Amino acid sequence: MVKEANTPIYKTLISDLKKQIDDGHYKKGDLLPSENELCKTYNTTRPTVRQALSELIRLGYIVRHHGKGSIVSEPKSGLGILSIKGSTAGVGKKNLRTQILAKTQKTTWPADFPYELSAIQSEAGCLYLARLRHVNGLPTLYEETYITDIDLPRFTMHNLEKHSLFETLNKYHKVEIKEGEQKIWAVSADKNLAELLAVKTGKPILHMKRSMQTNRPHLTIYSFLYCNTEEYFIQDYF
Amino acid sequence: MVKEANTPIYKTLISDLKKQIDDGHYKKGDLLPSENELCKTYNTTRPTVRQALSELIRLGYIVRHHGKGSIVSEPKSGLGILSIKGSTAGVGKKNLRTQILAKTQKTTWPADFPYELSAIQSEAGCLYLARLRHVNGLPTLYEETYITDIDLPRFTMHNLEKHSLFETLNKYHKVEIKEGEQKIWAVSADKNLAELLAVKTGKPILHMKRSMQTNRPHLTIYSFLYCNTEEYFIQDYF
DNA sequence: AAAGCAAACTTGTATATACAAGAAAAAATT
DNA sequence: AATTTTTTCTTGTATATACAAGTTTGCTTT
Repeated sequence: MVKEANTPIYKTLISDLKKQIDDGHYKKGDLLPSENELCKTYNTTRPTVRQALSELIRLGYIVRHHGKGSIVSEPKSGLGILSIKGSTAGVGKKNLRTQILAKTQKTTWPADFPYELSAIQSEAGCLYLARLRHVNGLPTLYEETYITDIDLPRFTMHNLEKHSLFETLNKYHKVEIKEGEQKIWAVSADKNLAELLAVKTGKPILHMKRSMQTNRPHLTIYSFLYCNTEEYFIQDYF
Repeated sequence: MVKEANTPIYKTLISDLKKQIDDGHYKKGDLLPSENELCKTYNTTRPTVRQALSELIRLGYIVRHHGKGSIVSEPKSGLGILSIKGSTAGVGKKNLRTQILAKTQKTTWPADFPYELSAIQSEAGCLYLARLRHVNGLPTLYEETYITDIDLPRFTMHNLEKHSLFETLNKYHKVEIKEGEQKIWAVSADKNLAELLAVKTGKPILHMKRSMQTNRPHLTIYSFLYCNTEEYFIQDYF
C-alpha cells in the first residue's frame, strides 16, 4: 500500500500498532510501550498518542490500566458468528449439510434493500447467495447473504457448501468482522417459508436481519435468515 | 442524584448531553451546540469537549461531520444491551413503561437453572427480579433476571422501574458487561405467556436465554426473556 | 528479612493555543 | 437573477504543558 504524505500521525500509529499486534510482535497480555515512549518514537505528543490508543481500545486490541499501561487483549474472534445448537450439544459438521439455493453471483442491490447504502457501496454492487442448512437431514435455516463487492477477486468460485462463509472470507481475503447489529423477530411461517423449512404454515420461525462491518472500509455483510427452532436453536456471542 | 465534587468535566458533559438527547431536548437529526459553544457553557476547552463528544460517538448518540457539526443520531446502546425498536424508529423513554412483577430479592439459585454455576457463584446466591415492559401501553417483553449476589450492597433498594438495570449496575456499582452469549428461539405462546403478553395462544414469541460476564469476577448476569415481536422487534449490537 | 516509605514510573484529566480543511452563509461580481 | 468569491463558522489535527492519581520499584528503616 502506498502511504500518503498527509496521513495524520495518529492514524499511522494506529495501523503500525495494529500490525504489530496482528503479527504477534506484541502478544496477548503484553504491555505496549508507554505513552511517553511512543511519543519519543513517533516524535509527537501525548494527546496524539492517546488519540491512537483510544481507537485501539474501541477496536478491542488493547485495554488501558491507570498507572500500569496498555495491555494487549484478545481480539474478539467469532464475533457475529451464529451457530446452530441442539438441546444436548452443538451440531457437528457431520450432521450439517449446506445446500446452495443460489450460487454466489454478482448483482445490483435490491431496490427494497432494508439497509441504507453509501454511495460507494451502491456503486460497487454486491455478491448474493442463498443457502439452506440441513441439520440431521432436516431443513433448518434459510439464509440470504449480500456482500459489498469490493476487492474480492474470484470470490464467486469458492465452494461454500463445505466451508463457512466467514472462514472463507477470513482465510482468502483477510476479512474480519469488527462489529455488527442484528434485529430479531419471531414470525409465523407463511406458505413459502413452510415449504422451504418443511414445517406447517403458522409455525413460529425465528427471523433475523443482520449487518456486519468488517476491517475493510465499505465492505459490509448483510444477512437475512429464517430458522426453525423447534429442534435446535441459534446461539451467538457478543 | 447526588453529584460528587470530583466528577470530571467531560463526564458531566457526557451525562448532560445524553440526558438531553434521551429526554428529547435534542431529537434525531438535530445539531448539537458547536464545540466552542459547549466550551463557553461549561467553561472549559475544546479538547475536553471533544473527549466527551467522542464518547457519545462511541455510544452511537451522535455523528460528527467535518465543517458541519455534531448531529444527533439514534443511540445504539452498549454491549449486550437489547433494545426494543419499532418499524419506523426507536422506542423512546416516554413510550416505555416497566412494570415490576417480582421486586429484586435475594434468593438461592433455582434447582433447574439452565446454566452451570461455579462454586463461588452457588455460595453467593443470587438476586432475582422479574419485569414486564410495556410499549405504548402494550405488554411486549417479559424478562426474568438473575444476578450473582457478590458485593452489591443494598442493590435491592434501587428503583428499576424508571432506570435500566444496566445503567443502575454501572452507575452505582461500576459494573460493566464484558462479553456474553445468547440462545434464541421462536416459540408458540402457551397459556401463561399469552396472558402475560396479551396475545392469543399459539402466537410466535421470541425467546432468549442470555448470560453476561462483567468486569467483576464471578459476577454474571443471566436473563431469560420472552418478547412479542408483532409490532416491535429486538435489536442488539456485537 | 520484613515492613514501611519515598521515588519513579504509568495513565487520567485539563488548559491554552495554533493552523488546516470542510461547509455554509454573506457579499461581491457578472 | 445567477454566479462567483469571500468570509465565517464548523470540526480535524497537533503541540506544549501541568497536575492528579494509580502502580510498581527500590530504598530505608525497623
